[in-house]
Amino acid sequence: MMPTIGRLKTRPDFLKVAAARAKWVTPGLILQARRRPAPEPTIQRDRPVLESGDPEIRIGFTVSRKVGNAVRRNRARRRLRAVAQEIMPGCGRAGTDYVLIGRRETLERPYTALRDDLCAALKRLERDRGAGRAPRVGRQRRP
RNA sequence: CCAGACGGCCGGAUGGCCGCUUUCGGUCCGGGAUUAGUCCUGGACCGGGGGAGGAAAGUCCGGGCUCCACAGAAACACGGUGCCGGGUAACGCCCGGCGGGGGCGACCCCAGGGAAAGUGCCACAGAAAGCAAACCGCCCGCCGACGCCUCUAGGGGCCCAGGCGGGUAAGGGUGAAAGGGUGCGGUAAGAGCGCACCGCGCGGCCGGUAACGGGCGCGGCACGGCAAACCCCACCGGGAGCAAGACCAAGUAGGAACGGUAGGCCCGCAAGGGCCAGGCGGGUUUCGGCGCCGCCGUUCGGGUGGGUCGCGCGAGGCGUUCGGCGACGAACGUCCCAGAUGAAUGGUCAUCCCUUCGCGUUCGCGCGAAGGACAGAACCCGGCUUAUAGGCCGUCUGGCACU
Repeated sequence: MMPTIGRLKTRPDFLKVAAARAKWVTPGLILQARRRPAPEPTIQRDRPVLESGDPEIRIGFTVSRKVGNAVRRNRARRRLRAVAQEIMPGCGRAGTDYVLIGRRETLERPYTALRDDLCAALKRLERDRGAGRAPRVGRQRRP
């Protein structure tokens, strides 16, 4: 079942994702992720929530002033949105909040490379969690 | 053809695939109200339409709109503007003139009211910087060391360093600026002392709506500059801003505590009510008028991730005609043209276009690579300022060549 795509819109949401400390840096973008807890805050503790229970993927975009003026920031956000729209329905994990952070390289990087960056970052974060290790901050060498 | 001046315009094009937002129509699925008919409202899909700029920018002026009860009057304070006439809703904007300056020219530039209302300042240099003075010098008078000449001894004469008194402002020198400039006359030397021209001032005349210009007469020159020093004059300006503001929902709340201060009259058994005084009301005071009510001060607390409206028919765009040198105005016709809110208006690929470079060339061009600016609406208009690759059009000026 294809998960639905939503948007992160408020500052507290972004702060929660950043606090999860699951982050991967690629040349074209930075990806942060956070599993959402079960919608019902009942006593059922850290038991893994089934994907079918909460099928929504939510994505937020952050492009700071460091990237450039308003036109450049708009363009970076739009490229990230296009990449996410193409990749996330297939590769993203349902019930997760993602934040994509634009970099200066987001503007210049070829589209296919940007797509590969997102796939690699998703796989890496998935493997970290799947291996049971604590989510950690990593950096990929530039190809 | 080259160089230049001014004005106007464009701001890559087409297509495929995948999206966003808004609106209209349809289908389907919900929610609410209602006896029902029906109405309100949310979502998905399909189809159609709209979807960034000339500066959207800086937020520097002017307005609309909203709230401050009204935005009233006068004075003061503060701020702004500053040649004249016009345009405009208005402006510090625009147009046309005037004056001054620059350019061979087309044209360009100018913070351009008042310095005989007052105060202040004028560094350095210089004798002297604003009220008349005089450092060097020039000239006149008197005295006159030394020297020279002369004489019969006392003496006389000449020359002159210097001193005293007076005249002068031409020359030197300083400066951004030294009490008009140039020339001729004049004089002991000089000086508007006299004259001519220029400048300046005053008066009236003519032209012009005016700024101002022209010429005439008079005056011998007084009145230096700085107002982007204070200031004076004229005119303009109430304040805050769409996070304005309105409604709905939620909400401990109709905030709390402490201190100070709460007058008089009337109705009423009382609770309470009314009037006057008092206090508060976004520069100050006074007046008019209105609203609110215990008032004032200190401390503490709540809220700041809600929704809808405001929100786009407007000083609106385009076209034609008419008026005007022009800014602009009028009439008629026609069009509806972005409304987001972690913030849409795009992502990607291909082809074409333009520029640069390299290679090839049959000089027509072909192939390859790189690049295509400044920049994103946030309530809306009118301006200004700043940024901007490349390109197009028109008018004009100065050269060169040809006829």
